[in-house]
Amino acid sequence: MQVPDSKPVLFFADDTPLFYHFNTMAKRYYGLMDEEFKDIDIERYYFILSLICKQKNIKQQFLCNCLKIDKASMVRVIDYLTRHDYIMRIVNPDDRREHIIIPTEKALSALPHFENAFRKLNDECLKDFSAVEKDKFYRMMERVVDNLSAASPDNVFLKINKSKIQ
Amino acid sequence: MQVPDSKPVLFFADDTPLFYHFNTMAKRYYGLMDEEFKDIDIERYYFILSLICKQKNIKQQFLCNCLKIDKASMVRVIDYLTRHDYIMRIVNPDDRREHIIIPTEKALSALPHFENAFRKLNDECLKDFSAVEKDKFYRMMERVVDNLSAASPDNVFLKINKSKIQ
DNA sequence: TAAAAATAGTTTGCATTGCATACTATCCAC
DNA sequence: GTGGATAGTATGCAATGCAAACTATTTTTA
Repeated sequence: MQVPDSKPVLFFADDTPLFYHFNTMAKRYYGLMDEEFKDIDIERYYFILSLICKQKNIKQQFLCNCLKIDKASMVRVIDYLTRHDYIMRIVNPDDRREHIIIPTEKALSALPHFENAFRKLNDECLKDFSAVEKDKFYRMMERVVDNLSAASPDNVFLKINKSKIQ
Repeated sequence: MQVPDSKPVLFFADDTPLFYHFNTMAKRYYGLMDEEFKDIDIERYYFILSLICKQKNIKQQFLCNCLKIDKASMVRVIDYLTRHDYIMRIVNPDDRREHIIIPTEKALSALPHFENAFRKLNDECLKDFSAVEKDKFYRMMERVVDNLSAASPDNVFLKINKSKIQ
């Protein structure tokens, strides 16, 4: 019985969902990120934490919107980062429903390390890209995101993960 | 207290991990895919199924390799698709350890619908791209995948999902 | 050739996540 | 002031990644 064993040729066909390529890139980047942050005392949420550091004070709901993460999961993230002494919650005196997330000193001093790691990984990703190509790639990704958002504005919080395997 | 409320400007900075963009595109595409397949009696694994249909007979291990899915999860996928009468398992007589996955008639007749849906979604993604731009985008993605694979060949099955939130 | 190692797939268990729902506290509009 | 909206929390379920143990085979090797 003949069984294919090598890479199928049809993977970059026009009837291969782009989802597959986006997901492949994301998974592989993720693996590298994991190696890159071995020596940090948290195992996850590096990018969220860097956002929190850069914004200085940021609301939970806003993080959910930016990252398309539901608020229940976000609570768990915030709990985790708080437990590891990277952030603090403060009730917003102007609107006591809101919690402002602020980075601790520990987080702020780790930020440069995070940014360097991200830059290094990005460079790895695009190592043979010229400056012009890099720029083009970024713009194209922006357009894709715009196109996908326009196609279904509600999509943003639609069932995103019944299953991630496709 | 001043709290930022709109889209932060730093999202396309060079110290924003490309992971974020890959993930955003994947999540949004996923949402659309979900809508597109509303009328199918399976809720997941459309792309895996289309691969199985196109390859005609394919080994489980090969699917794992292509899609970077661990074999335990793949068993669940195969179980699901078998239960819904889209595929069958056959022991390979040439190597009785292996299971060959073959599509049923039901799957083969659904395939065109799948391919059309993928093409439609891809068109949506790239709707304002010229043919040349599309081609460039595909090639760039290929290069990114190559770069990431070269950076860490073991990455393929490295802890991919301690957490997908970043 | 018999024993050991490798491979394909299955099963099970745990942690994380997405998502839905219900809940509390607070704010806003009327 | 009441009702509805909003921010966040708590909880439960299903899907997933991953590890480990397991069976059944095949391949290696001593």
